Amino acid sequence: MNKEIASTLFESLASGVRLDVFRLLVKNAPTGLVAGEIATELTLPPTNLSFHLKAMTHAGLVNVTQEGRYQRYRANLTVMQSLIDYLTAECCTGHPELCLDAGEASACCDSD
Amino acid sequence: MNKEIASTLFESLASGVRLDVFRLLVKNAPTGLVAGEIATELTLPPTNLSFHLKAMTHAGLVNVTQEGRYQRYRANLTVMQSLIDYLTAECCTGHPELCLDAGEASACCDSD
DNA sequence: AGCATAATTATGCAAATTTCTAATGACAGG
DNA sequence: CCTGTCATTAGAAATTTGCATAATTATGCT
Repeated sequence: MNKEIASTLFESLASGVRLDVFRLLVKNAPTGLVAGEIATELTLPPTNLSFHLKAMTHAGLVNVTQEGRYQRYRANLTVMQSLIDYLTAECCTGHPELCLDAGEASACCDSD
Repeated sequence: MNKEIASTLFESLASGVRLDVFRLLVKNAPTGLVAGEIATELTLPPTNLSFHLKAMTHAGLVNVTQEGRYQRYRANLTVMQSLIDYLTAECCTGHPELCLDAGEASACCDSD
């Protein structure tokens, strides 16, 4: 995890639509959902959803696998965990005493 | 922390400039920096920096206090910690076994 | 009061993002 | 092989964001 990747992930999560998609996929982990199910659940035009799913896939926030003519999307929880670790490290850099209960932040040393 | 606030915070962190500002303020916590120092350090036009600082302040990512004619900005580490907790909770909602070592995620129950 | 400095606000414009409509590609089933 | 469904892609329109110039507010100092 570095600044550029983190920035890309933040961009992915900055949109209300994409945050909704991600949360929905987390809720449906580890099975995931096919694109049509996501569109139905969030009442989004398929073309619009595709646009956002593409961005999220590119960012690594979700994974996609083909199932016949369906595309199944799953939240990438590993990447999310890396982002959390990065944030924790950034938040504590040189100031572990300032963070509330982030005592387990083992990655507090390698910033940037 | 809820979805709207989280989304606003992600927007704040999605810009490379704003992420730089935040990281610089974390590095200089808890003293903080006055606007001019930030502008010098990141070689940003003051008017441009003001634009971003305003957004970050509005999002609650940084705090500002007046010192004479200077404005001192500080990273709001409490908010950042809340965001980390929110992410951890979202990431684990109903699926604690899926997250790597987020065992301390005490806020795993109150989503949205 | 008058002037210099720090910072923000206002305005206009370029660039990026998001959304919509239409069209295309991919697959399953009769 | 033809048709219907799922999903993406292409391109244009609308919206939002970011930045530069200029003007304004606020403060300190003499």
